[in-house]
Amino acid sequence: MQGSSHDDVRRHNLSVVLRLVHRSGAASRSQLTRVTGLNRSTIAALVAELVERGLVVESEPSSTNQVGRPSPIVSVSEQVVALAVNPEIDAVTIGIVGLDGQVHRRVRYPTDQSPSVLEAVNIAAAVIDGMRGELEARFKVVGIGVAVPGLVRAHDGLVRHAPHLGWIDEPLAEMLEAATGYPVLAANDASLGALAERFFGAGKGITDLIYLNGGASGIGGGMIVGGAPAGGIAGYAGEFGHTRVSDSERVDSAGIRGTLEAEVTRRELLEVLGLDGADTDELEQALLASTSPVVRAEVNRQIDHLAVALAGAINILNPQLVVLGGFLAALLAVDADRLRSAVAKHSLDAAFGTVRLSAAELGSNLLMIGAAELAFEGLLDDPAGPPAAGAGAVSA
Amino acid sequence: MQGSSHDDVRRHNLSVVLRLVHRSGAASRSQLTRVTGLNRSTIAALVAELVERGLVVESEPSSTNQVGRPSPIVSVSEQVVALAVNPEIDAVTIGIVGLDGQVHRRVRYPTDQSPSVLEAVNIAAAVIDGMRGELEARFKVVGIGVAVPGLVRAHDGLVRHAPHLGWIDEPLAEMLEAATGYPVLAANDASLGALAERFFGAGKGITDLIYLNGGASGIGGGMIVGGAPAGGIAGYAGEFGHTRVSDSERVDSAGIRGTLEAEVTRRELLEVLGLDGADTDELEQALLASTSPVVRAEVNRQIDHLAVALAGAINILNPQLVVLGGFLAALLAVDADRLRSAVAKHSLDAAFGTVRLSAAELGSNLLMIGAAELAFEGLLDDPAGPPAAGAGAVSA
DNA sequence: CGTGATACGTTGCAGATCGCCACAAATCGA
DNA sequence: TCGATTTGTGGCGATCTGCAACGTATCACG
Repeated sequence: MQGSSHDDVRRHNLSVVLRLVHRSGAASRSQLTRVTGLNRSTIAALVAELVERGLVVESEPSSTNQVGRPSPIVSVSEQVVALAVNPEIDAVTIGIVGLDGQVHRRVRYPTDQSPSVLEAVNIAAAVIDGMRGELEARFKVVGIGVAVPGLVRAHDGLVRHAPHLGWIDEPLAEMLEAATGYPVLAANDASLGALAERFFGAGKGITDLIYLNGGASGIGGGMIVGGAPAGGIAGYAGEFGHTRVSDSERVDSAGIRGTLEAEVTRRELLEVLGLDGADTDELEQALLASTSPVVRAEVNRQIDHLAVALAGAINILNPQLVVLGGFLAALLAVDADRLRSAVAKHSLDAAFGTVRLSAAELGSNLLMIGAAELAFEGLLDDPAGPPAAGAGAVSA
Repeated sequence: MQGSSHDDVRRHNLSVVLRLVHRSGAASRSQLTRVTGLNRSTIAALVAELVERGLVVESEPSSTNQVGRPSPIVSVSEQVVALAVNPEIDAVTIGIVGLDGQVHRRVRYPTDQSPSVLEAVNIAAAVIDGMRGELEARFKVVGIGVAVPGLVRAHDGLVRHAPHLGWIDEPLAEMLEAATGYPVLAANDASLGALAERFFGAGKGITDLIYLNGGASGIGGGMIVGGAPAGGIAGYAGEFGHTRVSDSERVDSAGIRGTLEAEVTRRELLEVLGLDGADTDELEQALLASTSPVVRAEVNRQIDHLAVALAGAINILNPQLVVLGGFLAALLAVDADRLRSAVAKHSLDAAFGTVRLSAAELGSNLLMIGAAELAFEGLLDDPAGPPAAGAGAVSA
């Protein structure tokens, strides 16, 4: 319940303009006036301040075949970047992501075994140190966003529980902040995936969506509710994988019986295909190519269970879009009709009638973009706030 | 993506102040300055404008044993009211609800059979016409809020499907608006229940909560996500009753198998108790008094199924609070421990650890308050907007 | 009962931001 | 080349909030 004053207006308007060019890409000043409803002169002043701060760039109007004086194009500065970090079972991935959503660089550092928190932090810090020259010369770094495959407490980046990494109550954000000097934010990987798909992938402009990702280690998810990422009271929201879908005795990674994650697994798909290891694309190709009735039966079984979980979430959340990533997208690709009709069977007509199912679009850059988005959030909220300093700026 | 200007600042600040006295009750001007962070002089001006518009009243400072000049108490005007309408299977209830959340009057108009839309509208309009003298003399009416037991399309108040009333695609809001001359908004009853409990009941000040209500005709629900009521893309969100909780063949009112609403019913509780009809309080008393093992077994069965649905919702939404209303509150009262431990078994530790289960507090006024809240929303968003006119003001 | 301390209301003024308006500039089409 | 159209630019006015100084009501203490 905060009152607002003039500086808040300015802050808000700067934020709106920067968000627009961040999310919708380059736009002319006249487009900005139309979308924001602000006055031409106001937009001019706002853009000038953003240019001043090095956040956006104005460039020559492109030749649109329109009458009237051409309007300069406003686009995001290529210098402003965030660092993205994603620890996994077998690697730590670090990326440099521009404010325009472009992934400038991505380094995957493989590990022999699942890294401890300290190892993950050290790897990330070392890779970032290696990039430091480039970062300081070419970029302004806003901060670091970390996508963690587990439950992360929102406000301080404490990893409550990352089962597949074996992390429990680890102060990841704090450690990485101390090791690099950059401000660090962390969140659940699937929640960030939802964010990324929402702004840069299948869910552009959509205010209510559910994202479910199927990975080697289980099923996670995230949601956008009413235009805002829904994290719940502590940032643990989106755990669709532990939704009950059957009365069976199968147990998931959290020890809960009959859940989506217990019934719908990547491992079992690989087994019936006789594959040992395969990335998501290969898995999808193999599933599409297979004519084996055994494979088909397993796919059907998993689709039917997935449908129950999706229908439940659709009934509760009434989303506009359900985005499926990882091997769940493969299931959709193999038999979208079966999935759709199974979802229809378990959901209310009205809610089902307003929803679309679709596959994720961002592929391997998904988590880099999502994690960077997390780091950009502060800047987007208050472009005139603490300057997006050069490397090594923020104190511990 | 709207820009804001100075009138927006004023609007916002008026809105903040009015919301504060609406939700937290009377407050001194000095309290308002502290909570809003605004300047003393600004609060003085804002309150003066709200007084001018007849929305709030300033009264003599109460004798708080504090040094310093006493600060006038700002409270909501008793004249500002909304009308609440709630059509049910066997009655239409109409109420006058003050901006302070107080229910000034409630009229329950019983019907022989489930009313058609036209009947419900006529009854409501007739009752309101009956009150007209009083309304015009004593009150300023903001509008009408309708709590509908079914799916309601948010933006125009079209009742998509109210199964128990047998309504399909009925333009309820439009009809009632034409019949009464007041602006009408409609929404799902359980969603409004969530809203009411959040502001005036068990969920005061909580930003993430789930509300489930068990009624004679089924189970509905609503949620507050990140501080805002979550309606989904079309206002159909919150249908927890159709969550799958078992593989059984039982079918719910929407024809879906094995759902919460199919397994957990008020009717079956009454049956094992040997009761014919009973209101919620009587049902709870009878359950608490009963020592029959048959009753106990049925209660346990329902609790266990309820727990599955709650756990699923908790995993997905990570709420701070789950509020149970109607006969679900009775189940909680009979064996809270069993429900809690069953929920724990099906949910993630981290999400379960942050959630509380509690019974609804508002009882029979719940839907009146919720529906009124819906009608107040426009005024709270923009206190300086179109005047909360006396009766008969707003054109059709 | 009077005095000082404290907290708050009140008033006038300054600062900041946005909208409006008039004019200039750039483009298209004839 | 000229008019129509669209947009940038710069000055002006309106509005709202914050600030500071002063007035006022209460409490505590002697």
